Amino acid sequence: MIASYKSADREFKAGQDLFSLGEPCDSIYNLLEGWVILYNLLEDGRRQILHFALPGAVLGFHPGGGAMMTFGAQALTDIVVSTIPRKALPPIVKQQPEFGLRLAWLIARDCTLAYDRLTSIGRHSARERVAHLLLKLFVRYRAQWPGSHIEEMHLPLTQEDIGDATGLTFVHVNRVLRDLRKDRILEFHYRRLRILDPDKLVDVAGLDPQLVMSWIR
Amino acid sequence: MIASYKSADREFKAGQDLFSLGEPCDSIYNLLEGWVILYNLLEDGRRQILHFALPGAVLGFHPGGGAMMTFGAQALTDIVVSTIPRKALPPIVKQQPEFGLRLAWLIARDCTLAYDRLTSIGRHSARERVAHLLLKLFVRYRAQWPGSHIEEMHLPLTQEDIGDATGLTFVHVNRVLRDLRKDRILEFHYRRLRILDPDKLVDVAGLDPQLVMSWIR
DNA sequence: CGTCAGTTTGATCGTTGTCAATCAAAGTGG
DNA sequence: CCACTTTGATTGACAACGATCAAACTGACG
Repeated sequence: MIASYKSADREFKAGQDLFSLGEPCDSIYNLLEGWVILYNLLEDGRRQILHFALPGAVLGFHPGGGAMMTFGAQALTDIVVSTIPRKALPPIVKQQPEFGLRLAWLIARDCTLAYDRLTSIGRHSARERVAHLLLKLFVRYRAQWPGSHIEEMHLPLTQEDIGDATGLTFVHVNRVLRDLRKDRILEFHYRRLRILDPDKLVDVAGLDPQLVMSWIR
Repeated sequence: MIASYKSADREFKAGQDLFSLGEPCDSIYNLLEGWVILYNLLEDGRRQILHFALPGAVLGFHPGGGAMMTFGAQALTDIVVSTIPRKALPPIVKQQPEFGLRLAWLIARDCTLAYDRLTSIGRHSARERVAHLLLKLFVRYRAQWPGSHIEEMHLPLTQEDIGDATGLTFVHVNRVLRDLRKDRILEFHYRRLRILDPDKLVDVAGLDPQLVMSWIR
């Protein structure tokens, strides 16, 4: 487990940045507790959320040695991370060769998630995008407590966050959420998400029910 | 170098799939020559291009051990790849620990590119998206021949491909290309891209000129 | 010469963005 | 405990960007 290599634990308050655009970033982080977003800011203030990181994620590895980060990372909740200095990686890998492969695998998983979102934003309607995002977050969250059958969760997001993740405005996100509520598919009020009709949600999200079932195991 | 671990070279003709959605994919590929796209297909036939892979890229590593691929890979030109069986990875890594780290780094680079495209598709106008895509492809292509100063290249894409990569319809891509031509920024006709005004292009793409310069080195 | 893939243009429609106003909830300091 | 502020949610009117539909055109290739 990557956790066993931790050199120093650190805590961040909700809203704090782990690193920002243009910073060098000499450490990588292993998220132990809480939610983190990776995001990009445009000059005019608009924002694109790139990734929602949950416990177990590795953050800050991305760019090549010593280069600047091309995106920022912000704690969405209070979080706990363990840090590994970039320089410590080669010795760790030398001692524990599987570490490198595991790291590659974790990043590949993030990459696959990014490809998913790309498809969602590029080719789906607003309704599909919002449904897809919420469903995926719900499934990933629930995967942390295997066997649980709760269809309700605390999602530490505003409607603006959902918009920034799906490439929509918060105004339109609000309309989409109203419609999904009207259709009795899900409710999202004040950071509480409740799935009313999982099957319909999977359908609206444009996902294969069998595929979704395979994630839940 | 990853190339030194190749076990067997293989060639594909333009249009052939290296692997498709839902296949197991027991090998990873190192692209030696040519262009490859990673793409996703929707039920209704629409397509999202996720990534353009150039020589040096690693393909097919993405999903976890033995799982199905969630996207396909298609040769855009005739290509040459070297294949490495998935099972060969642990022994390779044991013998050459840096290999794992280098693999992780390559995938992290793909991930960063995906994040770029996410921002582009999620928050930019059609004009910006097309400009961004063409500029990035041009820069990545030229990075293969350092020192070159040609502002023209063979881009093996149709306008439909550009649309599928940027989340637009080919009709609208056509209109955007017409405008870019009218503004004497670039020309793209029958798979030939010519940059007329690099500075304006960087501007339209919404990128930092200094950042772009740093890529060219 | 005919066919086919890809490009080009026009007309029209609709989804989503923009602008603006109101409302609800939560926090703050007197 | 109550003004006051702030952040986030909600709704309506309107505009615009890009999609859709349809048709013609071009170049490549047999």
